[in-house]
Amino acid sequence: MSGHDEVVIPRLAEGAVANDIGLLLAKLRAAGSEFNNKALAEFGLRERSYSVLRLACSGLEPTQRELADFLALDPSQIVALVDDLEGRGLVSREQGRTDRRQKIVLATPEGERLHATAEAAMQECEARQFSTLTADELATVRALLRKALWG
Amino acid sequence: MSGHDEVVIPRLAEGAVANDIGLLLAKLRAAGSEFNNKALAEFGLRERSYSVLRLACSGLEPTQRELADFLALDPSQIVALVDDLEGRGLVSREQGRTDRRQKIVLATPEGERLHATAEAAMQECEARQFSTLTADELATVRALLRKALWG
DNA sequence: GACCGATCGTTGAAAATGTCAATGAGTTAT
DNA sequence: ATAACTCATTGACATTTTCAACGATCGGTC
Repeated sequence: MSGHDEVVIPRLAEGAVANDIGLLLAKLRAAGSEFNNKALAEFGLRERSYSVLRLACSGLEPTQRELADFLALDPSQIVALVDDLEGRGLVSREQGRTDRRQKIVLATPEGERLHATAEAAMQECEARQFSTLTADELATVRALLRKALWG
Repeated sequence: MSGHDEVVIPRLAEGAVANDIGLLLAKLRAAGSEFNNKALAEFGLRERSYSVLRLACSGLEPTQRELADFLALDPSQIVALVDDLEGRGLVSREQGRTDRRQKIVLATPEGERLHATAEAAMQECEARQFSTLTADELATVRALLRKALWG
């Protein structure tokens, strides 16, 4: 609980290095992860389990394979994440509609409830992390990142 | 060397999830890392050792502590990275000017040479990763990410 | 000038993550 | 039917992250 949220501009940020988009992404992500995980700890979640829960709540009925691809994780990691959430009664595995090999991850009512409150906390985190941007700028970033990913 | 670079838009990208900036950053970063590391392998570098080498070449005379803070890595990881680069004659540790505890990481002439060629490869990676963006859009992203980080 | 707390680089160990191969069940194509 | 393939799962293995401790050095205080 330190009083000031001083934003320190490091000396090294002045070099050409700070134009590497990869580096900017990594830094932004590292900073965001820390705050997100801190905020999610209150709910017994981490960034990843939150993402899985979020997708389970989305109505998109994701299979584990889709989760793995979308979150850029190994399928075995999805197993562990879903195991945990399922063990806590937040999601359930349902057999795939057309393909009985795949398992659809669905949120339970309790999972939906937890997600709703966690989502609010996450939005606050995001707002705080990007507090130096205007609403328009934030929307622009969002749109451009999406375009970079999916055209 | 597969023929087509098909950009697949996953089904899950349609949900509200895809508006989470944290998630977009993570995906973009994961995709970028993979390509960057692949390109850097040719030089015996990885993203991190490249960043260290790059900062050692910047003229900013970074100390190891500054590298750790700037790259969001534990100081002990910097030790390992610098050990490796130093062992290959690409950088050297110099005693801090005013504080004899700190060590400044400087590139050797050979380090500068390697960095120059690696930098070209990295720029190509970046261009490829953001090929769906116009030059203006890319500049905008760069500027906004910097603003988000340092105001 | 000698202490005291703090910082820097370094080491090493523990925990968390990432990566990969193998497997059983189920699918699709031939 | 058979063969090749995909899905979720397991377990082994490597890499990365995280942390605590240490000697050397610094800055401030008596």
